[in-house]
Amino acid sequence: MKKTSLNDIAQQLGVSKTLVSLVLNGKGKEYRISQDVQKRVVMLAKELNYKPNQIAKGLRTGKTNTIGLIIADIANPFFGKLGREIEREAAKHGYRVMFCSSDEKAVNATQQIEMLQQGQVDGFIISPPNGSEEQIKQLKKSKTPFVLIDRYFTEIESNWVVVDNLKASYQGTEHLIKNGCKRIACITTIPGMLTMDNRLKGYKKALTDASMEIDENLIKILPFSHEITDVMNAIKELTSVEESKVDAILFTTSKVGVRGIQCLHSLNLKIPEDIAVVSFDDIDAYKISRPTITAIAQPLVEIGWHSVKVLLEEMADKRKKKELRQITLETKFVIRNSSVK
Amino acid sequence: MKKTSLNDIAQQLGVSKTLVSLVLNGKGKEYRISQDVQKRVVMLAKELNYKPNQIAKGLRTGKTNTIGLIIADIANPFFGKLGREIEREAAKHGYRVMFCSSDEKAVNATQQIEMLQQGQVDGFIISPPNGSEEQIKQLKKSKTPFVLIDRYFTEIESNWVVVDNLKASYQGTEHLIKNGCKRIACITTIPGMLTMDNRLKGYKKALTDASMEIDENLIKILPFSHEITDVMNAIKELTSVEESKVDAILFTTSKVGVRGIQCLHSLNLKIPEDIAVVSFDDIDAYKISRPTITAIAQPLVEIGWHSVKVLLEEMADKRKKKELRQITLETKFVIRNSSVK
DNA sequence: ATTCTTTATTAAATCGATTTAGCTAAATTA
DNA sequence: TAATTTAGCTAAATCGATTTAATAAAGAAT
Repeated sequence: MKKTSLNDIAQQLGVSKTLVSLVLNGKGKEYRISQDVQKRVVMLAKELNYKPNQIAKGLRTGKTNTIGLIIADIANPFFGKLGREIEREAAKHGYRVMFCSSDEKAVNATQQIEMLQQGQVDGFIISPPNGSEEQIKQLKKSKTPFVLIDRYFTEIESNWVVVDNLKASYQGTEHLIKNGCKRIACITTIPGMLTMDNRLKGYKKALTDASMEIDENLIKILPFSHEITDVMNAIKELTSVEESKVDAILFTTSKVGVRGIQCLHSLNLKIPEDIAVVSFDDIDAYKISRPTITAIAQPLVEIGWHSVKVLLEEMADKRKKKELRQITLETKFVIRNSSVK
Repeated sequence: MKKTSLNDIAQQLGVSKTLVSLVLNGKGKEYRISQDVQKRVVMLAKELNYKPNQIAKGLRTGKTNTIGLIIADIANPFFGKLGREIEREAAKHGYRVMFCSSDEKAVNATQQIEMLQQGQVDGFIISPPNGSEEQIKQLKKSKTPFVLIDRYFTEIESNWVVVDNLKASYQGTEHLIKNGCKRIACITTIPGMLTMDNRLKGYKKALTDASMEIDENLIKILPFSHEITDVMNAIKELTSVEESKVDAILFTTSKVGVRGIQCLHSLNLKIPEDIAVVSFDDIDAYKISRPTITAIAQPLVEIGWHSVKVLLEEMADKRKKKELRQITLETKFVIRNSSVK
């Protein structure tokens, strides 16, 4: 069973494919195709189960109705849930999503963007890894519509949708301070990335505002692709000296958070009695964990919604110049048992 | 900056685009294009940063180097991790992945498959929802390469990659029995789906083999799109009558598992003292939960690897008839604290 | 009777690649 | 010298749609 093409319908009816195309695209009236012929075209199309070839259509019109989504890792629940929201929102407007996991490596993201840029997608939603600045600049130069999410580059003017990481982190740290924690550590990752830098800044600012000293020994910055042993070492360092033991940890991602909590458990450190815990990203695990984990929840639905909306606007009319769309959303602080002594 | 096309290169060098195409596709020698001309073509292509338009290529060759992935929900950690493995494996062979979440609704899956089938993908990896039999049959008839994962339809001969659900479930139940549980409940979902049916069968078989009675009151089957209140109601029913209280629950998905454990916590039922727990799918949450949760881990890497491999074979040479590839993988039973009284 | 409109339709160009079939000039062989 | 081979390259068809410009036939206006 070969697929039905426009030509098949045209030949069987003895009309031109122009006519068939016009009718099936709802331009019958506009082009004054007779009712009779229109009816016959529509009926035969249905009978032969005709579906226009999207590739051919894409080549001619330059539109693919597909969005390229470049994220760190679709298996990471943050990006998984976000991906789902983007997919849902895109589908509402007739768009499909092609996703690529960059593993936070610029070389991967660059290759993926270049690949998809060759006619495969109409625009991008990108969570750009460190070092991908050049590729983003190139996207801009080539006038490909795109939105950055989760982070952006200060030196590049572009659309973006992010959350107020500094404030979120500040809230979490402030909460720990108010609950009597004196030596609060911060375990973070991906050094140099704006998002993480801001989370660290928020942590520091909260300490400073509470007239507490910032002890660089309490800040552990792990590489993106860290193993659980790296987290374990960090925690051991933070808890080795009895008189200077930390009494709280702020984890800046759920990935370090989950691993950190596993380590705390295996070191027999009680949460929150020995060490209070606050973590970014409100994942399922934090809800069923005992104790439940206090979390900084990101508004995934809103991030998805806004990023698709901005991208659609950007793609809508390529000619006219648009103002930049830079959206900062608020996180939600969910207090649970891990942080209340 | 417009994109460079084959024609641009051809015109600038004063040669035909045939020549340019041949050279850039490595057929220079075969067609005896002179070394000098070849060199000039390659150099100009690099200089103009030429990248072939994939849409045009796809139209001509009928190949898109894209795989369509239809799953229930990319935000579900099982499918998220699986998706990642599929993406990774596909990328190794030069394929990209387009994903669609069906929400276990046949109408969605059908629409998504039909959409992508119009030239957008070369083949499918599908986790088919109940009721999508007709669409799968249609795929077969149209000779579109595909593999089913996680489940399949017994009445349709097709390639598939699944796990031995009956055995996995049997193991989990047997383990609970050996640990002294007398009244073991099973909370499951998606009635009528092969995967879930087999998990239920394994549970029943383990009970029967241990000469224990199968009490239908201990089996709760929730719809796919259940809320936490549904799980709560099920658990309340299972624990309401004091003298017939259950002492263990087998959850057949991590989605019900996570919610079930939340309910147990909020009902102040101790795990495992009051109720022992075993759940399918070894998610992060089960590792950091206190107590840690005994889980039936699915071999995600292997499922991903096999499904891509089978699909690639299927796509390789459409003409020759291939034997069916039906692969059943083993799960891994991870014993933790939630099931050991 | 001639020109202008309107109706109903189509031929052909186009998107950007791949691929088949063929062509010219030089070199080699008979 | 004529016939054949080889080297080096190209014209044109093709994939399946969309879209521009054109056209034939019929009716209306002058």
